[in-house]
Amino acid sequence: MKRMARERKFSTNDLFAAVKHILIQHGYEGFTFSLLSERLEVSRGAIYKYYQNKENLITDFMVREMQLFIADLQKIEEQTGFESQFDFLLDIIFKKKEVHQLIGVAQHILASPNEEIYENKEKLKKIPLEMYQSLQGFIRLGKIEGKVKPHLPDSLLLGMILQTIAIPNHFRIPEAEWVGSIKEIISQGMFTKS
Amino acid sequence: MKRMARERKFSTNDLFAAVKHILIQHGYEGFTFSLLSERLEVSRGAIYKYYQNKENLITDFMVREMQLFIADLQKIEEQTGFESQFDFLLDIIFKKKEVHQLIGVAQHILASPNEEIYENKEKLKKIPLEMYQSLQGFIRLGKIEGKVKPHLPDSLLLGMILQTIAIPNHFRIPEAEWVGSIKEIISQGMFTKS
DNA sequence: GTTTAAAGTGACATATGTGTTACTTTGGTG
DNA sequence: CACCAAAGTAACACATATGTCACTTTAAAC
Repeated sequence: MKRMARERKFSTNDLFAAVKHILIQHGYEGFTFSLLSERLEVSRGAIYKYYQNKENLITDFMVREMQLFIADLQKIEEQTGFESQFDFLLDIIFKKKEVHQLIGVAQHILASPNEEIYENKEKLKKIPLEMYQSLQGFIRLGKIEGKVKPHLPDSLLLGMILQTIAIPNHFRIPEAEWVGSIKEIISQGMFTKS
Repeated sequence: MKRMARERKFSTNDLFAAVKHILIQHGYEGFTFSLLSERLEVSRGAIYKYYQNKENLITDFMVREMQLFIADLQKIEEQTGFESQFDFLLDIIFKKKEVHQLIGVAQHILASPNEEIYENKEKLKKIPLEMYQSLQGFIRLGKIEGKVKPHLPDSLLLGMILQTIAIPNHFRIPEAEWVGSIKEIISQGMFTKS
């Protein structure tokens, strides 16, 4: 029989939650194992038992996090009709605001010339395409139902919707009014009907 | 009479151009005096003759760069009529793509608790407001001419337009079609007329 | 209670960045 | 051509991050 070891002081979930917190607070370049071990309340060395370097840890985290987000996005298919899918998408984007920052981290990793994490970089590269594919049904439905202008590129329609999360709300307009106005501009534009 | 000194190896413009390049390539946390001196082909020490630390250098650069951008934006007033101002604004945003990244750097600085650069931080804080003000005439004109929906918040209208620069063009759609489609969505929306 | 192996620690060598300072270079002035 | 002040250099002390390793702790298995 195998002998069990002592209890772990942090679970994999604890680890990834801490990684997420530090990436959002300090960004990719500000991420250190010191900050991470401090947050997990363990010694720095303990983390090396699981990950040999920060590149592998961060890219593993990013791949996992993005896949979780894509899984959330795919629930859009449970919504019937284009308009309720549209509302669902906007709501989920604003519920998961932090994802936008993490996408910035991912772009940073892809821009770095690190060869050690070639495999994870390849996985990260595929994420935008996967996001695009998981929402392609939504756009196609809109075009089939005759609700979305057919000549606009799918990737721009999706990019435009996803990017709205990053618009800074300097004047603290209430979330409901803010999201409502965004939905109106995206769907009907900011110009009056001519 | 004052005695002149030896020739400088780099001008202030050279310095700021190098700062810009490194900030865009490496971000705020990745910015180092080593990288900077390497790019300027001088020793690290030489830079300390002009700036005692990187925070002051970067915030000085940011303030200057943002003011230059705002000066460009204000040329919008030379355009007559809301629609030509709208076209002018979109064109200038896409011509100055790098400004978007620099705004990210500015937000990073404002989030840091550094007290040494209090004065520059105050100046940076005012930038979004100044940008808002320099374009308020444009939005007001659109509403007066009856071309822009009056119930939409000015800050959202501007934020939405400025944010379009960050939409990733993964499928390399030609710039002209891309910008044209963005203008259409912003003005008329992505839905067909009902 | 002894054994065992995974979990965790703390110190070390190494690397990189910072800010300072004594020194050298340069080129116009007198 | 000697002076001298600004420009630039290179080395130093210091700080922080990295990755490794011998060592200690822990708790289940026996």
